[in-house]
Order: sequence, then C-alpha cells, then structure tokens
Amino acid sequence: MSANSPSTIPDIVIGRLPLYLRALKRLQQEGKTVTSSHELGKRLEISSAQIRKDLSHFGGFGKQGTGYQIEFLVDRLQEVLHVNKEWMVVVVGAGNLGIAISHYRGFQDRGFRIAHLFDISPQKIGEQIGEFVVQPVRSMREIIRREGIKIAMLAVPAEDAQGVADQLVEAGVQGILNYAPININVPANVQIQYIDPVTHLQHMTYYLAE
Amino acid sequence: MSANSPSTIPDIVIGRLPLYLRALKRLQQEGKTVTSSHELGKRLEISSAQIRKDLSHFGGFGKQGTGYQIEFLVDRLQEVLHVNKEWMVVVVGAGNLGIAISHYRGFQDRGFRIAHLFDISPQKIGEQIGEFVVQPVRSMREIIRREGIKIAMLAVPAEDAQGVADQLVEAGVQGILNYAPININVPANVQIQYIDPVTHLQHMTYYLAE
DNA sequence: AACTGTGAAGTTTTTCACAGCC
DNA sequence: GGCTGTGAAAAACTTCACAGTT
Repeated sequence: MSANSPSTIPDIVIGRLPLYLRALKRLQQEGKTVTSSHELGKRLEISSAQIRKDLSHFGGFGKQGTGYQIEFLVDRLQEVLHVNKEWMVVVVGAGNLGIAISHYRGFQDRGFRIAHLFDISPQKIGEQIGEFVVQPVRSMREIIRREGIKIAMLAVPAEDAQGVADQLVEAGVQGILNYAPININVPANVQIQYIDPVTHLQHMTYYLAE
Repeated sequence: MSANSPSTIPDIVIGRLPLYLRALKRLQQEGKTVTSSHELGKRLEISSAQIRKDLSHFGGFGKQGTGYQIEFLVDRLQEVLHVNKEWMVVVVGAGNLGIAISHYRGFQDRGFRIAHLFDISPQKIGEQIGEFVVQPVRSMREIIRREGIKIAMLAVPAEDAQGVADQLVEAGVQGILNYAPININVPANVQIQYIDPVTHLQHMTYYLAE
C-alpha cells in the first residue's frame, strides 16, 4: 500500500516516527547500513510488531528476510515528517531558556534552523546572543509574515504565553512549541506541543517511594 | 474507593495528573476556589468524562452538583504524585542547557530543588553558575550517595548520556530526566523520561503542508 | 533461516449515558 | 439545574502468529 492521506494515520503513530528517525540516524553513525524491527525495538523498548505496523502505514519499507536499509528508511521518514527540507523557526523570549534554545546546535541537522530571536524587554532588545540580535516583539508579526515562517518556540513567562501565541497565530505561524508551563488555546488548524520538565519529574515521582 | 496500589492505575492516567495539577494551580492563581471537570477539561482540551474517571482512581474528590474544591484537589494530587515534599535533584552537564536548567525558577514551587551541578570538563569545574559551583563528575557518586539524592537531569552530549546514566544509577538515582537526544537503557526499577524538542517539532511538521 | 507485512485477537483507553446527590 | 462517579459500550491501540519473500 502506498502513502495514505495523513488524516487516517493515528497521531500516536506519528509521534513515534521521530523516535524511529532519531534511533536510525544513530545506528547510521555507528556504521550500520541495515537494521531490523527487532534491533530497533530493542533500542527503543518498543515491540518489533509495533514498529513494523507503524511503518507499514506508509508503505513497505523493508525486505523480508533482510530487514530495513537504514539510509532508505531515514529518507522515507524524513519525507513523511516533512523534514527533508529546513524549516525556519523563531524563538520568542530571550531569558535563560530562550538563550539556551538559541545556542542549541541540535536543530540544524534535524530539519530546523532558528531565524530570529525576539523579546519584549527594552533591556534585551539589541543584545547579541550567539549569532542573533534580540529583536523587539513589536516587529515580530511583520518579519514572520514577510519570511513566511511557520513555526515558533515560546519561551516567555506563563503569564505572557497566551498573548504571544495569539500574535504568532495572527502572523501566520502554524506550529508552536510551548515551553511555558501553561496550557494555551490555539485554532484547530494550528499545531501545538508542550515541553514542561516538571510534568515529567512529577510523573516519575509517582513511582518513587518517599 | 480509596487509593489503590500504584501498579493498578494505568501509566497514561499518571501522566495526566501533573497537567491537572498545573491547571488547578493556575485557576487558584486566578482567584478561583472551585472548579468542575467541564471547566478543567475545556482548559486542557481533555473531555470532562476523562478527567472524572482519572480522578476517581484515587477516591471521590468532588461533590455532586458543586464540582471540586481546588485547594483540596491540589493537595490530593500533590500527595498522589509525591510532590507534597521537596525532592533534591542534580543536574549533570554545565553547557548551555545545563546552565539554563540550573537558572530556571520553575522547579521550586512544584516539588523540586536543584542541589548540585556537575560537569566533566576541567574548564567548567569550579565555575560559578547562579548559586552553584560546578563540581566534577568524579565526585558525583559520593555526593549523591551521601545526600540520598534520587533524581537527576541529564544535559550532556548524546555520546556521554549512557555512561553518565550508568554512573547515576550506580550512585542510587531512581529517576532520570534525559535531555540528550538519545535513548538510554536503565534497570526496570529506574524511571526514565525524555525531553527532546526536535521530536516535538517533527511531530508538528507532519501536519504542516510544505 | 531470517525477516517483513498484516489480518485477527486481545487489551487498553475513551466516551457514553445515567443514577444519585447537592 | 448542575455536577460527580461509574458501569457498560465503543473506539483505539497493541500484540499475536503466520503466510509469504529473500
């Protein structure tokens, strides 16, 4: 079967594809050229049947008796996830977190490039952070529009997150990665994902005896 | 029904509790004292039935016709998640990310306090980062043991993550929040959670037209 | 012999819908 | 009238197990 229309594939499956991609690239770095659902599953602690079924949504990528050509599978997954091109991304918030994000080298080779760093504070505007000069939130809308940027990372205080998100959506952003520890509401056509380390820590402590 | 033994409650339910807790605290900050599964669900984009069912695993926390006393529910959830005390946490890796984590103010009032910051690089050791002096990984094991620390945040390069995780487990750590973009293997009795912004970005781009 | 891709079976998770209470 | 807590039903997800290919 060839690639389905996106809407028919469960979101939970989509969420695992980046993990497969990440693990495959690592196998590649280790010099491997072929792998199997079993080997991959062992690394990821996911059953081999799960991996085969997930991948089968997008077509038969493997060879019976042999397994998967890693390079081929990496290409296919990058295609499916639309990271066979480079997405321009903006960071909003030039506090410690925004600065750390702006310095992070790990976006480059996985499909993302930071294009701008914004902040609202007059003290921060104009400051040089790595390769970026902090720009005013005031000009954010215009820049995002002009450059057709579709993705933003939100690293502002929780109180400001909804307001900034509204502005980003208004400017045409279609995906927001929110680092602020608060839920924000966006239109249905805008993707939102959350990163909040504390929720992960609290998830772990449930299982830790006191 | 009163609190069950942890093992009988689905992990997926546990994963939502921190989100409920976060949203409830925000409602509290907004001055509310009572809420309903419907109101909470609207904020979180989770169905009200789901919220009621999740909470019912731990006892009847609400009142029919009225809803939930926010303060009471916050206390119960903190109890269930074991964050009614403060957990000491160490950070390993004093690069940009480790530094940002060490500066982050948001752990304090949600159950966690950073106790130490470690790095392996001689240039970094001794450096003052906020309120911490970077300590050598060499002395990590001894310090974790002595202070009975159970949780670590890993912010080292992917290549070093497995090795450091092994040392942490050896030292008695029972939960690791791994920021390195790589899967690591730990014994079954050790909790592990991952934070990798790129996997979230790639999840979003699947849904974004090119 | 090793491995994929996949229907069918099994399990888990979510939603429904309503009795019971405030 | 508004809301919870919960069995029962429905939906979603995972695993099984094996035919088919290399």
